Order: sequence, then structure tokens, then C-alpha cells
Amino acid sequence: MASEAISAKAGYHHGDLVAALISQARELVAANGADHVSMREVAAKIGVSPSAVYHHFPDKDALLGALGRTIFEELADEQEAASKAIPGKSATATRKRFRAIGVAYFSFAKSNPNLFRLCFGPLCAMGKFDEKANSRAWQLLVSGLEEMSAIGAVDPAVRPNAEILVWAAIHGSSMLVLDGLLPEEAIHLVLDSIEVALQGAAPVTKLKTVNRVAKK
Amino acid sequence: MASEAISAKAGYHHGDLVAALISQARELVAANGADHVSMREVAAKIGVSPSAVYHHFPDKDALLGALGRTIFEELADEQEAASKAIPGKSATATRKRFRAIGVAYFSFAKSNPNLFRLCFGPLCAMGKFDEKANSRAWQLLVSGLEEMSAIGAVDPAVRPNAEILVWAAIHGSSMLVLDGLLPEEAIHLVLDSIEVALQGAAPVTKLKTVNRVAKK
DNA sequence: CGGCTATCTGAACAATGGTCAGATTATGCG
DNA sequence: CGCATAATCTGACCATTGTTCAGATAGCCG
Repeated sequence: MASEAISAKAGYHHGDLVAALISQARELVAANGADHVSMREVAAKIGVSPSAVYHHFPDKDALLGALGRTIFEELADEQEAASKAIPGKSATATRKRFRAIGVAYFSFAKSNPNLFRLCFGPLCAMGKFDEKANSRAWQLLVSGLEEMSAIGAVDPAVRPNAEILVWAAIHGSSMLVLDGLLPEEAIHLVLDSIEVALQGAAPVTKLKTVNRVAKK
Repeated sequence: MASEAISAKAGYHHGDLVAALISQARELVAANGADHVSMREVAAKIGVSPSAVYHHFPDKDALLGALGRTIFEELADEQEAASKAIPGKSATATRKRFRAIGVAYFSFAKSNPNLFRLCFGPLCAMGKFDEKANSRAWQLLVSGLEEMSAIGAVDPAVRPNAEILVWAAIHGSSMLVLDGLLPEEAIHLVLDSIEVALQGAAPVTKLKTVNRVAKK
């Protein structure tokens, strides 16, 4: 997967170096971690001079940054696939689909720890919040929550901040599991807790006795 | 703060090099990020030969790892201080104290991003979960939740997994804010949502209609 | 064909992580 | 006190790294 570098390396001119570089970098980062990857190694494995890289990326951080943005899309791909794998508008289908999105997030982190760390590391500091607010991953989460809302699984009182809570909890548990600070089951416990939290413990009868949801 | 290196560097033998190294590394990491710090610079700023470092730490990762463990304690210190700054057993005091612990976590991350990233990075991968399960930071969170429980602010149904949910949500929101993926207010929204989630939307009347909290 | 531009090479540089033999000092033991 | 032994630090050294730059090579447009 994710290997564009089919262009024949005819000789002096490599067909699509930039894609090959990212693809190769992906492999090395996945294997050795972002810190222990060298431009020279990337170039060498492609069969190109080290300096060639600098005609496509200003420096190392730029290469890893570009890779990171790629990974971000990959993550969204997997979440989307997991979501689409569970069709239907029934309540249970909606619940399962919602959970599947979260599980996909964690699974990706767990099976690609180095890549996951890269794209959430300082090298990929995206412009700012708003740029990413309409990223695919975010939209997926939003629509997932909307569906949950539609089947009455989300207390209106917690709805406004739900996306943030959910993302934070899933991202946090994924990270902490990677760090070995939480056991692997944590992700399921977190997802359980989230569902409870969303519906405010009262499945249907939604009481409005919440004291402070947004202070602002 | 955190500067032990008072021992006179009499000459050939530096009083307490290991402490001085960690302290100096702390400064450089805080300033330039863990990736952009070199052994040589650390050694030079202390006024010692580069090779001297390797008599105290097998390699760079070991130095940064040691520093990371230090930072972890620092974080706990600040949380503990924030907690103790709000005494009293009243319901509002308990609530404020609980929140203060979370805010301290985020504040530390926000004002020491590079250090925060370091001690939650791959270099500090602690042995395993159980080792850290009785760390000060964890104990602080546990006792905070126990107090919350005592004033009836925690639905018994969510109690068992509450620590994990809370830590994950706070850690995740802190991380995502550092990455520029969430706005800074996110931390408050998350803390609000957590309080709501804990008490199951029904402040006093705790209904037991929760479907699945632990699946196991 | 001729030139222009994009692309790649090769050699070079300064800085880095790490090693090792040996110099320097502390420390304990008589 | 004196001396051996261990602890600590230095200096020179090596392979590797990120990065630069003048020039080589090749596609492309007229």
C-alpha cells in the first residue's frame, strides 16, 4: 500500500522522486522511528544521491513534515473504511459505527506507532486549528456524533463540546497506551465511558440539570 | 528552579556532573526541543569535555530518558501544589480542587511544551503500566476522584473506569492543543464535559440505566 | 539542431554521537 | 602519612549526519 514509486528509475532522471522519497521515508520511519532516519539512507535506498533530496525538500523537517501530512490522510482513510464497513441507520448500527471510528483511530496508532507519533509531533504542526477543523477525520467524527444525536444517544447538554471531548479522550488513551502508561484495554474502557458520558447516563429521558457545560 | 549544580566545579573533577548534566539538558531541551539538543552542547555549557558525559550515561537517549523521568516528577509536583492550594472538604472546594489538578496538567504542558513532549515521548517508555500505576500523579488523580465520589459527584456506574477516562481526556486535549489541532479553550470544555460525564448528567439522583460500562 | 530548465551528481564542510587510551584526582587501606 | 586502586575527566579520533554548491546530465521547446 501507499507505494507510488513505480515510475522506472530510467537512470539519471528518476520519474517521480518526491513520491518515492516520501514512500521510502514512510518505510524507514515506520521501522526505526522518526528520529533515527537519515536523509542519506532514504536517498541511498532509492538509489539516488543524497543531495538530490534537497531539490525537492528544503530540509529534513520538510520531508518528514510532508510524510506526516500523508499519514494524517491515511489515518482518515482507515477511519472512513471502518465507518463504511458498518452500514445501516438502526440504533445499534449507528452505535457500532461510531465505536468503529474510535477503534480504527487506536488501531492505527497501535500498529503504526512511529508514524502516528510523527504526524502528531512538532514536525507536523499544522497551520492552525481552523485549517484542520474541516479535515476529513474531523468531519467523520462530527457526522458520527450527529448520527448518534439522531438516535437520541447524545444528551443535548453535552452535544456542543462532544467532538472535542471524544477526540481528546481517544487521542489521549491511544497516546498513553503507546507510552506504556495505560494497558491496552484502556481504549475500550474509554469508548464505553464515552458512550455513557454522551447520553448522560439517562438513555432516553434527558434531564437538563447540568450545571456548567460551557462557561465562556 | 531545578538547578542542583551548585557544587563547585573545582577543576578536573566536577562535584556532581550527573545532576549538572540533567539540569543543563533540561534547559536546552526546553529551549530548542529534544531533537535539537546535542551532547556536545550540554557538555560545553557545563565546561566539561564531551566524552565526560559517557561516563555517566551510556548514550544520548539515556540522558534524555533520565531527564524525562525528572520532568514527570516535576509535573506531579505542580499538580500536587495546585491541589493543596485549595483546601477544604466542601463540595465546591472538592470540585475546584479536582479541576485544579487537571488545569495544572494542561498548564505545565502549555508552558513547557518541549519538556512535556519529551517525557511522554518514546525515550521515556517506562517499564510497563503497573510500575507507573502507583506514581504520584496517578495517586493524585485517584484520590481526587475518591473525593469527588464522596460528595456524590461521580455516578457509581462510571466510577471504575473514571481515572482512565479522565487522564486520557486531559492528556489528549493537552497534546492536541500543543499540536495546534484544538483551540486553547478546549481544555476547559473538556474539563466541563468530564464533570458532566462523571455525574451522569443527574447531579444527585443516580439512575442505574447504564447499559455497558465494562465489557471485559 | 540549440539552448533552457529541471534534475541529479560528487566532492566538500562543519557538527554530531560515540570510542578509547591515557591523564588527573579522589579515596580507602596500610 | 604514603601509596595503590578506583573514579573521573581529557584529547584525539572515527564514522555518520545534514546541508551546500559548482558542475554534469537529460528532457523539452523552439
